[in-house]
Amino acid sequence: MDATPPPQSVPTTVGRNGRGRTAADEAYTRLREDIVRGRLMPNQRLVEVDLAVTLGVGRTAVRTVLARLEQEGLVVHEPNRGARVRMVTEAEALEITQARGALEALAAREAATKATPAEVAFMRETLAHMSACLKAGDLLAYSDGNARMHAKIIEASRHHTATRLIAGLKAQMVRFQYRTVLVPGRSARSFVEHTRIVDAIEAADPDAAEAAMRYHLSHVADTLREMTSAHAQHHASAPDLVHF
Amino acid sequence: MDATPPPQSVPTTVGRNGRGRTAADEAYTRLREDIVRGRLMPNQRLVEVDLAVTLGVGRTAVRTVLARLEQEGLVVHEPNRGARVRMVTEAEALEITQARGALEALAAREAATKATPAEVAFMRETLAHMSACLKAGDLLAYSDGNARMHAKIIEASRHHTATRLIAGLKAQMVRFQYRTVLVPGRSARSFVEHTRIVDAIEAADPDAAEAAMRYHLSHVADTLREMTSAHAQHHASAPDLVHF
DNA sequence: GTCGAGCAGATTGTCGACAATATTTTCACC
DNA sequence: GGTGAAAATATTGTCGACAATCTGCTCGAC
Repeated sequence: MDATPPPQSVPTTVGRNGRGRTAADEAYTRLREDIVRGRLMPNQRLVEVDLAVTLGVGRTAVRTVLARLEQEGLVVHEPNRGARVRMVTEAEALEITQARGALEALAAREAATKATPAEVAFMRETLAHMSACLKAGDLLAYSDGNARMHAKIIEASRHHTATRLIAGLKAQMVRFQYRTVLVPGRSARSFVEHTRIVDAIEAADPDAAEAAMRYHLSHVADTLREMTSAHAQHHASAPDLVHF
Repeated sequence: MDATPPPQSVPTTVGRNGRGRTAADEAYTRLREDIVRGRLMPNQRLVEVDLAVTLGVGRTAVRTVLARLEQEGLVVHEPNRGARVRMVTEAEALEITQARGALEALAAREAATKATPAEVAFMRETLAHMSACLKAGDLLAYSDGNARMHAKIIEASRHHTATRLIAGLKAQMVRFQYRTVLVPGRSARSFVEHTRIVDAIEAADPDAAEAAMRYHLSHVADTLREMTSAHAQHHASAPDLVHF
C-alpha cells in the first residue's frame, strides 16, 4: 500500500521531456516553488527518498537539486544529517532587504542611461495604475503594481549580475512578503518616491535615479526595522505589506 | 594501466574523512580552487568521468559538485551537453565590480556602527603598512594590504548576507585580479580614499563611511572601464593590478 | 562535389544497490 | 528505577551500470 507499486520505468512527470528540460530540472523548479511558496515550513526536514517519491525522480536527482538549493540559500545541509528548509530570521530578512536595496539602487542608476522610451512609458503607465489603486484603496493591487515597477526598472538596467543577485535575494524573502507591513500612510509616500525615481530615469540622470531609489529603499528598511521590533512585542499583529 | 586498479574501497583522498567533511565537499573545494586559480581555462569542457578520476570520487559526486558550481556562477551547464568553465567577459567583469561595490558600500555603512575598537586598530595598522609599502614602491605588497583592509571592513560589518554575496562575486573575478590595471598614480589616491573610509568608520559615521567607500569604488570602476577599452586597442599591455 | 541518412563513439541523465554514519530503541547491570 | 552499552533502524554518502542524447563520421544518391 505504501511501497511504490512497480519498478516499471518512470512515466510520472516525464512522458515527454519538455524540450531540453531534464527531469532533475523539473524537480528543482517544483521543490523550489514548494519552498518559496511556503508549502514547506522552515526547518522542515527534507528526506531524500520522500522527495524522490513525491517528485517522481531518483534519489540522485534529488541530491543535486538539494545541492543547488543549498548554494542558493534556500536549504541548509549538514553532512550525514540531511537537509532542512532554511529558516530565515527577521534579522536576516532585514539584511536581505538592505542588500537588495543596494543592488536595486545600482539597477536604477543603470536604468537611467539604458532604459528605452517604451520601458519608460511602461513605468509611467504603471505609475498611473498605482495611483488609481491608491485612490480606490486597493492596496493589494497597489502592491502588485509596485512589484511590476521594480521588476521593470531592473529589466531596464540590463545589468545581468544585479538582476541575478536580486532574484536570489527575493526568493529568500517571499515568505516575508506575505506578512510584511503596510504602515498607515506609507503608500502615499511610497507613491511619491516612485514618481521621483521614474522622473530621474526619464531625465537620464543616473545620480538622481540612484539617490531616489536609495532614499526610497532606506524608508522601506526603516519600516521593516520598526516592524520587526514591534513584532517582538505583540506577535501576529495586523496583516501587513511592505511597499518597496 | 589506466583503469582504476580494483574496486577496493576508496583510499584515494579519503583515508579518514577529515571530520564531517565528505568526499564530495573535498572535491568541490578542489575543483573550485582549480577554476578560481585559473588552472582550468575558461570555456574548457568539464567531462564528468575525467573529473571523477582526477578528483578520486565517483561521477555522482562530480555531478553535485558541478551543480553547486553552476549555481555559483563559475560553471555553465547545458542539458545533455555537459559543463564548461564559465567565460567571464570584460563587460561582465565590470558588472561584477559594480555589484560588489554596491555591497561593499553597504558593508562600510554597517561597519561604521558595528566595528570594535580592535578592528579599527587593525585597520589603522593596515593603513600604516600600506603607506610603508607605497613609499617602498612595493605595489604587490600594497595590493595585499588593500585586500586585507577590505576583508576587515566586510568582517566588521557583521553583515552575513553582504559577506556571502561579495565572496561569490570575488570568486568570479579572481582571474581578472591577476591581470588588472595599476594606473600610474592610482595607488596614492587609493591610499587617501582608504584613509577617509577608516576615518569615517572610526567616527562611527555611517553616511560618511558609505559615501567614502562609494567614492572609492566609483574610481575603481572607472579605472576598470578605461582598462577594458584600452585593452581592446593594444592587447596584453602592461602587467596590471586594480587597487580596490 | 554536396547533401542528407544512418551509423559508431563519446558523454550525460537516471536509477538502484551497497557502505557509512547518525539516531533511536532495547536491555542488561548497578 | 536509572544508566550506559549495544543492537536495530533510519538516512545519507558513494558507486557502477544502463538508457538517452548528442557529436562526428561514413557513405550512398543526386
